Amino acid sequence: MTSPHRRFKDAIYEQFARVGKAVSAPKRLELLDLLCQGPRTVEALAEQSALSVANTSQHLQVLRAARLVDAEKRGLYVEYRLADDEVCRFFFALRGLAEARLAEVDQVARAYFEGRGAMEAVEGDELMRRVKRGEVTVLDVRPPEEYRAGHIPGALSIPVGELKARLKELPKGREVVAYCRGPYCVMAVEAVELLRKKGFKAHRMEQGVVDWRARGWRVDREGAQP
Amino acid sequence: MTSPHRRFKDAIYEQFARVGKAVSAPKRLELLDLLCQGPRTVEALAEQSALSVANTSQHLQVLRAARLVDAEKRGLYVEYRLADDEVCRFFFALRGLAEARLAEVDQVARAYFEGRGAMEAVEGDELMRRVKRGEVTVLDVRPPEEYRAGHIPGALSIPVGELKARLKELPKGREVVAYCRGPYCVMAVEAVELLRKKGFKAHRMEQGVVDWRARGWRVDREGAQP
DNA sequence: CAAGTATTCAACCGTATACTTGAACAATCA
DNA sequence: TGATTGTTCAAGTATACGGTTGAATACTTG
Repeated sequence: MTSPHRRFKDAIYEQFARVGKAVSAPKRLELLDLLCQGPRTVEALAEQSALSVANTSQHLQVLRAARLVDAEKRGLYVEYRLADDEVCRFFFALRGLAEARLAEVDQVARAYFEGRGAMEAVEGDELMRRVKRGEVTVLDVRPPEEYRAGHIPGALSIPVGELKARLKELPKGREVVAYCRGPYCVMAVEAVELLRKKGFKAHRMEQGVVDWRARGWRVDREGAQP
Repeated sequence: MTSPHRRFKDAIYEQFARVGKAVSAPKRLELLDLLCQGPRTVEALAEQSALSVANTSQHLQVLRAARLVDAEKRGLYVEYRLADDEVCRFFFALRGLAEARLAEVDQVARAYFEGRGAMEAVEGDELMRRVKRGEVTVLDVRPPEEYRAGHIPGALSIPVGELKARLKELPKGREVVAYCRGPYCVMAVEAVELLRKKGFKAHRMEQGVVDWRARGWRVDREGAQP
């Protein structure tokens, strides 16, 4: 005994909820965050999100059912990517809303970052100024593929895993600012911890390449590594 | 055997997912949509969303747990409102993403609107021009409280339920453009159906007051009804 | 103070969802 | 062709969620 009006509304909001459902699981949000950085294979996503491959595949299909991501077969791998830049902006809006309204986000972040020695984040424009003046070494600690796909101009690429062995590549006595994928990526944290232990003056930059680009600043592709 | 990094990430994305979970149920989205219009009591929300009061209360508490809405006791009633304008913008972003990427939204809307006689929606700025030229009568068919809280300048207030009895208030022979709460509110559809049956030249405007204001256009409060 | 009203709480049921495991299905490479 | 690798499918389980119903809690009003 439902009116056509009611049926219409129910149908419409049910459609809207498809997007909502897609972003209602923590792991799917993590996958979306990774995909905001760039296209990835299922395997890569599984590893970076600490999920089983099968589970990752399932989550990706939920995201695909909501049309938030697209899949394309590339040789032996299936590459997933955001269906649209709008999706990334939507994810950022959700993240921003959570940061602004949920005190718990701040608490969790604070507990983690403070636990590892006052790593106050360097503001992006502050860093920019210092980079331009040549005052600091900017260090990109992400995997080299990601560096190649786009990095902050002038940044040096040393994956966090290789950092210990490649410390000599860093100009001694110069302040280092490390960045990775974004505010909740922990590779830069690890890097800074190591660098400080080794006697470097090191800071972490919150912004990743995506945030950097979102501010309208220049991003370099490929090479240019001294 | 999970690393602190992993625990941190899990904790962070779990927080983000609180917002996602809040918008993963169709009925909660409908409640959010209503609250974007303005504050409402539990009872009013229950009626307008065709939910039981108890169920509405539960959904509202989920929204409140995600800090998307606030509640305030006002006399005998509890009034719920959006916690922040940012929440409304977020809802609009979600809606826009669904409209843009889910073909089904368009299908559902088309099926409903076409079923009731080609009610092509009038574009907001087109209407604006015609209103300013005095070519059309703008009709606000929402409940009078909502009209009082904010309406399109020059609009006449006749709730859809009273329209049949108050047809004589409308200038005869003049085109009527009806609006209500937004693109998926059906009161204006009902009104246009009735008006056409009675021989009026009538159209529906998709935009509600919130969309109108979002475009930066003027909104009137209180009175001014002839 | 008692009666009435608005809202929330608590218990319950059916369904949906996240994750695991093991097998099936491509596409590549030897 | 057969072996290997990457991805998806299918079945099973524990948990979470939406919705219902009926009682409990707060507040106003007579």
